[in-house]
This record gives sequence, C-alpha cells and structure tokens, in this order.
Amino acid sequence: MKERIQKVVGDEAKNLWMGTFHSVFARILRVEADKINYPTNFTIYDSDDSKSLIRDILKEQNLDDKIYKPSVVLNRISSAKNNLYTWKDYQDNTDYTSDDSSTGKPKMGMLFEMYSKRCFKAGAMDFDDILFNTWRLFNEHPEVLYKYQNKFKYVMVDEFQDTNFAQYIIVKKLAAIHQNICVVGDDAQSIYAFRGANIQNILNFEKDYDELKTFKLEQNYRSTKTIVQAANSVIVVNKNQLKKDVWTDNHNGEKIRVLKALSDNEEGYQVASSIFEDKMNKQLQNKDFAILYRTNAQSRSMEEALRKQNIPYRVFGGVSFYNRKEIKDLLAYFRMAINPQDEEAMKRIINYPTRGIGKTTVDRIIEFSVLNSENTWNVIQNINTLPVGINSGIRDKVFEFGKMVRSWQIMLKDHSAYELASHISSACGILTELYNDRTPEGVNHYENVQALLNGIKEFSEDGKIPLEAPSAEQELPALRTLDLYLQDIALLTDADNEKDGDDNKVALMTIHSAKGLEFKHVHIVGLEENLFPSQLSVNSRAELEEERRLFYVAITRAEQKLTLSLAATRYRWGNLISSQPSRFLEEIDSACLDMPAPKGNALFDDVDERGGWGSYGGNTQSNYRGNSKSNGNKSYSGSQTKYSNKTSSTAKPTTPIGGNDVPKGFKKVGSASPTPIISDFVADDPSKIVVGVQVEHQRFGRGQVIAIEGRVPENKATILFDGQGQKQLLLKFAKLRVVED
DNA sequence: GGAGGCCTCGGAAGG
DNA sequence: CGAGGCCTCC
Repeated sequence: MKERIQKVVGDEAKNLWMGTFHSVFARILRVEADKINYPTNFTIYDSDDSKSLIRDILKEQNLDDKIYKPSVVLNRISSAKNNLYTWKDYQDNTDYTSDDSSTGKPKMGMLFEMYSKRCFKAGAMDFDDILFNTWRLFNEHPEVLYKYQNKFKYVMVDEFQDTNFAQYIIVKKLAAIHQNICVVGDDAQSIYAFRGANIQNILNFEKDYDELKTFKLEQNYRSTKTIVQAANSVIVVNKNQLKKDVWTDNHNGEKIRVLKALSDNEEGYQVASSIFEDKMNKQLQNKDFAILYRTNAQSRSMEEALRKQNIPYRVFGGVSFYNRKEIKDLLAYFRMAINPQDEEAMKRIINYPTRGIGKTTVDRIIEFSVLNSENTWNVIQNINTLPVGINSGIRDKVFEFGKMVRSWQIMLKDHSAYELASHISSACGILTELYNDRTPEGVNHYENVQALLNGIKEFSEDGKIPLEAPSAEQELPALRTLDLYLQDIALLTDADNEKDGDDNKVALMTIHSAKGLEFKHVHIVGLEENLFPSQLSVNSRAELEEERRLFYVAITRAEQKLTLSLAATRYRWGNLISSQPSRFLEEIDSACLDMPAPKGNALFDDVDERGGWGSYGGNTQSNYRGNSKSNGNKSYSGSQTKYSNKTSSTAKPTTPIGGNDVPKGFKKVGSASPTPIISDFVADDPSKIVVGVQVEHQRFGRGQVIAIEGRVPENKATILFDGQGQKQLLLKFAKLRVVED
C-alpha cells in the first residue's frame, strides 16, 4: 500500500505512518511509555501469555477454571478495555457486576484487577492494552497528544466498519485539531462484530463531524455482473443493513458452478481438478486462484488434493510460524534478555531445557512475589537472601539462571541481534536439546529454530527495511539489536512473512483473511449447514447475519469466476459426520447459478439413502482420507520429492472412503472415527467392547468389562483389571483390545 | 522433579 | 484429530 501511495505522491510517502492501529500505537508507546510508568522495552503479551497468566491467578485464588474459563475471562476483560473501562470502572459499573453475579462469576472484577496489576508488574501490555494505554497516555498527557495531533495533520482509516470503540475514540482525539479525517468502510463487510468491532462507529461519525461529506461507492470495478448479482441477492436477505445499490459495467461472465461431493476429500479432488482444467484451458496462473473456507481445519483436504495434482499452493494463517512451541520458547529467552520482569517468558523457559527448577519452585517464587508486591525478576536475583522457602541446592540453580539472564542483558546494547540471539540459543541449551531429538518432528523443530536465527541474521546484517520507515527525527540505529528485532516481529502476522520468493501459488485461506483481496477465480468450499453458517451462529439473528456478510465478502473476492462446493460427509474432530447443504446456496439468485442438475434443477432433492448425493460424476478412486500432518512448511512448491521426504515418516495408512467402498459407520453421526489407530498397540473397535468380554489395556493389562454407560461417543467402560482394581475409561480414548480366550 | 499417559476441548480473527 | 492441561507413577 505504501508503494502505491509513493507512486502517487512521490518520496514523501516514506515519512507517513501507516499500519494497523496496534502497530502505529505500539510505535508511539515505545517512545512514550515511561510517561505512564511502563518501561519503553515493555513486552507485548500474546493471548497465550494472557490466558496462562489468568490460569495462574485462578489457581492462586482457588477459583474453578471450569466456571471461570480463561478464554471467557480474557474476553470479558478484553471487551471492557476496548470500551475504555479500567478495572476500577469495571468494578464500579453495576451493568458489569450484576451481569457477572447472575452468571455465577462474581469474582470477575477482581480477576480483571489482578490481571492488570500482574501485567503492569511484568512490564507487559496485552493487545488491548496497546489501545487502552495509548488512550490513557493521550488523556493524561495533553502535551503528548498535542505532539501527535500536529504530526498527523491528516488521518485516514480503512476498513472502518471493523474498528472498535477504543480505536475510534483515539483516532478522533488525534484528528481533533486539524479535523482532516477520512474513513472508508462497508457495513456489508463487517465481519468482526464478534470481537467488538462496532458498526455504530459509522453512524457516530456522521454525528461527530458537521462538515462531513459522504461518498457512496456503488460501482464495482472488480467482478462480473453475475458475481455482483449473486452477492446482492445474498446480502439483501439481511434485515440489518445500510441501503445501497452495487452495480458493475463489467461483462456478465460465467455462471457460478456448484460442485457436490460425497466427502471432504472428494471435494478437494473436485476443486483441485477444476483448478487444473481452468489453468490449462484459460492459460491462467496458480496465483489467479484462491480457495476460501470458513475454518482453518478445512485446508487439510484441499492441500492433499492439490499436492496430488502437483498444483503449488500456499496456506495463509493457520498455525503461524511464530506460534510454534520451539519458536515461542526461543523468543521467550529473548524476551527475558530484554525485559527480565516478563513473568510469562520466565515461566516458559526457567526450566526448559530442564535445569532442576521445578513447578513447585516456580510457584513459590511467584507466590512470594505476589505477597510482597515484588516482581519475579527481583525475587530470582535475590533468591539467596529472600525468605522464599527453597532449599539451597535449588536456590543455586535459580541464582545461576538469573546470572545467565543478566549476562545477556549486558550484551544487549553492544551486540547485534544475531550475535546475541545465536549466543543465547547455544548458552541456554535449546539448540542442543532440539538437535538431540532425531525424530522427524524433532528435526523439524530444529530446522524452524535455525530458520528463525537466519531471519535474525538477515535483520541484523543486510539492513532490511524496517516495517515502519523511520520518520525524520528518528535516526536509523547503527546497530540492530535484539530488542529492535523483537519489536519488529511482536505485531507481525503470517501475511507479512512470505519468505519464499515464489508467490505464483494457489492461495488457501479463511474468508476472514481474504477480506480486501481479489482473485480471478475463487472457490468457496464447505457450503454446508453447521459449517457455513457456523453451528454457533444459527441460533441468533445477529450472528447469522454476520455469517451472511462473511459469505458476501467471500463472493465478492472473485473477479471472473466463482465456484461453490459442498460435501455430504466430512471429518470433524476425528468423527465422520453427514451434512446438509448450506442455506446460503438457496439464497443466491438462481439465475446466477450453473446447476449440475443431475435430476431436473433441484440442488437438494437428490440426496440418496447413504446421506450422499448419488448422481455425481467425479472420479472417486483417488479419494481417501490421508493423515499426513502439516509439517510446518505450509508452502508447497510442486516438488513431489520434497513433499514425500518431509512427510514419509509421519504419514499414516489411509482408509478408503467414497464410491462403493463405504466403510462401516458411514451414516452414523458423531460415531467414532473408522480411521485405524496406529500405534504399537493395536486396539479393537469400541463397538466390540461389551459387558463381559476380556480386554487388554496397554498399561493396565488384562481385565474384564463390568459395565458400559453413556452414549457414543462419550460412552465409558468400567473395567476390573487384574491386580489393578476397577477403572473407568472413555472408549473413544482408551486403547482396548479384546482378548480371545 | 520429570516423563508419559489420560482426558478435555475445540469458532472465525487481529493485534 | 490434535494441542495442551493435569494427574500419576517412577
């Protein structure tokens, strides 16, 4: 985007600040954080750090994490902060508190308070704090606000429908003097209401500025008439929408195809085949295609089919590089070197690789730090003189750990990011630990860490352009140190991180991440009830409308051709389930659809007794349920050898599905997976486990089933093991073998 | 203290 | 199915 602006306005574009709210505000806070008593080297907690901290607090407070689910607690705190409530405001607000007591969570306000204080003590901000603290900074320090008001004489916001309250209020403050503010948004594409985005901001905007000019952008320059018409016919079903009339001057284009498959794997096969044909027939490139899905889990069957047909693809999102355990571990070491108060980083690595500092010791350190309002880093450093209640042997180990971290702190300022990073990774023992694991997964972990170190090397050495170009008064630092690297990546997403130079690949992503993008050919897959629209949305009008807007976004990604697809059965969480066509299919103006029409023109009435669509003409022979795991490298370049090398050792045998070879259990909804369990211990099908039979368990040995209770798949067996006593085991997990007498 | 197995639970998403 | 928490056993 910056490059495009530069083409219009020239080099001056280099001085403008552009980024997400979070990255722009984090950049301000890196300079100003001391004014609100944070260190400028503050850590940014990701949501895993936040949840882990909440889990700790719950334990300390003896609260049940089934009642106070960490994700729910975090959401609650998050939404309060996004509405600019401090923990005090929260506790004083009867709407919040009475709601909490009526849902049986009266301690929520206290958790909010403790969570905030613990983050502060650790020198850490979570994602919401980046907004919240920017607001505080501007409120409490008018001179700082004034400085940025004059720095940003013009403010523009894209995707305005996705802003939350805090973001809007801060932007309003920034624009308050010059009043040069321009926002662009589309209510029909609001797909983040579930996390606090507020469509109300668009309406408020009209009230907040009297000298307002509104421009309706109703001409679509991207898509064919067919696609625009289809999108309009879908969105009109929503009651809650701003009236507009989107049209296009483009050609009619092709009708929308609907592919129907028996299984998710077959759907993948059909989609891949269709891409292959279009590529050949229309001389298109891989990058002209996108496959969009509702949930990341759907990528697997697509990836497999593309791989088999040698079509290069790239999966966006999913488990990102920076979310992998080995990467987070190493980054936690770096975080310690930069901000040793960072409690979550400390917890992660103080005993990894193991150095004899166990859970009990860590708990005592934290307990002591909480009771004495001290940060954990000071406790660790002074472990020998403080009455923490740890024996001297372990005290020495803790002290050594602190000494190691201190030595890195000293190196921080006069070593490059790479020098320090490679030093840390050897000194802390992670490299050796990972190197010694010669399993395929272990090798992969080691390679990932090497890849991270290579990235840091690049950052340190060849002066990679920083994400945010320095403004005039900011000098480019002579030495690119590790703290600068961490700032650079803390707010990165996968999309910013395409290393592989070859970008001529089919794009696979969720519809959420496809917003703002466009492709010549788009496949929207998995158009089934309870998947799209999501099962969790179908009971609420508002949520269903958000799903529909999501479908609208998906349709409008396509320039020339749109293909929809659905499967009669698919694996979800290991179970084969059957599904019904999505209601959204019926909402599309049928004039836009090119029906496969096996019987007349009905899409839905040809479901056969197996729960599948009988008359479909695809090739089933290569459809099977594979089990190859994603191996970290989610990008595939079309080299079959490379792929098989990487996965051969993790690939599992497969079970054929589809065609006439339908396995038992095909029709059962929610039945246990027919996929064989592969391990040294071969288990029997749970249906064979009945009262009276003799069974063998890998660990407990032989026993007799004396009762079965509950319904599949939650059914449990009570088994009397020889010499082990009676145990209750969930059949879907316990690997049991029937012993023939 | 550490390893390994059992069991629970899962949403889409950004930062 | 897979990740991660937790419990148990050594």
